[in-house]
Amino acid sequence: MDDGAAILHVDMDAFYASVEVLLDPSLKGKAVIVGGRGARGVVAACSYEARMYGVHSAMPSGRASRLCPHAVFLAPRFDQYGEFSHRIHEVFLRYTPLVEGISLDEAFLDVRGSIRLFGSGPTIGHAIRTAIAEEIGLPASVGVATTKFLAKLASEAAKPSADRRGIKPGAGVFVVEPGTELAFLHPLPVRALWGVGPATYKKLATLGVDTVGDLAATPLATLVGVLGDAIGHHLHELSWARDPRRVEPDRPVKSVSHEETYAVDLHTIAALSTEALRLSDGVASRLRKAELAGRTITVKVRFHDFNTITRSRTLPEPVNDALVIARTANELLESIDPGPGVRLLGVGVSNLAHGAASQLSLLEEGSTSTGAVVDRIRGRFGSAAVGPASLLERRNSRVNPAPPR
DNA sequence: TCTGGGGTCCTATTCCTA
DNA sequence: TCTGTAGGAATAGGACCC
Repeated sequence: MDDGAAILHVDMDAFYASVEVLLDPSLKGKAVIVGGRGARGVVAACSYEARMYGVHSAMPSGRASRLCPHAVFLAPRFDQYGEFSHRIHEVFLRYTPLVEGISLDEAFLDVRGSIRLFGSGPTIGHAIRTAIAEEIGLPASVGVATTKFLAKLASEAAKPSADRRGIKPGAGVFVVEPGTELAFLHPLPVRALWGVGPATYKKLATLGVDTVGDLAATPLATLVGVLGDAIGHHLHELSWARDPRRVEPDRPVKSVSHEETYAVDLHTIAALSTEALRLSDGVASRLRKAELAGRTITVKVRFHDFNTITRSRTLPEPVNDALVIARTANELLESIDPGPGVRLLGVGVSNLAHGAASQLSLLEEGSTSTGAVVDRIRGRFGSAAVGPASLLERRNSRVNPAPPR
């Protein structure tokens, strides 16, 4: 059965910035940069007007404001973006139940089963793009192909572009027709492939590989020798447009973490300990909201010189209580020396299981504040209503502070 | 010009147990 | 009991993605 190109990749254009413009139309046509403002902040998203000046996401905010001094800087409002993301998702579901969300602003759709009802893959791609624009008011680009990674590359090809000379509108929908995959793929730079970052690119460059075509012409054994078994095979397959990955609608969450970069380095165990409790509290309440609990607690420490270490411990039972997570985190932190300065601290929980956590450790501690009670109080009186006592009276100077309510 | 935050996956090593 | 080994789980780090 040949369904033609029927895997879609939908990617919102400059998503966070576009939402901000939609919520405040006076921003339309302006250079809008969404991201952390402080000395250690970075750009999370920016409008095409800002991209004309060379600004792009992940760029340090300081550099962005030097490149584009007149830009409007905004703190991210993830709750808003999440709501729009949800509405966009509902549009997708009108066309197929096979929707795999990748992030707030992009998703894969398998529409092979919807062709009789709605028309070909490209037809559905156009319909979805139009629906998002007309019903929600946001711009999106759509790639249509026979495999996920080609659809992803196609949506990239459909996007607008911006440089000093101005903004060039994109095609909106780009289709890689069956039979034309290699002609589309092989001229592209290898860097465009999913999974080729700075480190892998450097290794490939030593082999003289610059385009996907070069990669395809490189013997598999050579690739495996340089990149390892998994990545070598994977990239070789992709270079020949072979990608067996299916669109998976319900991918389970594997870990939940919370980390923060501080505007000023932390130098004492006491400071780390207080922060670990706060981060653990955030992770714990998210776990409970998702009805998850996990056995492995990981702390992440980034020192002033950017050297980063992790330390983890696996508990006998899954937990989702802030005090238990924090206690474990603090035990892990005992072995590290914050003297030289810690710029980032993170707490994560993995090895997740669904359902209620064991309350054993809590009861053993004789604690009276269970997570469920904390959640109920917060549900009624707000998130600041209750929390660990040692966090009271404490306002940290963070790089990306939460926006005011 | 210094590098966010939230994730996933892969690899190497170590440790424990059969 | 000693030794070797095979395999799984835990641990740490790194690369990559948006």
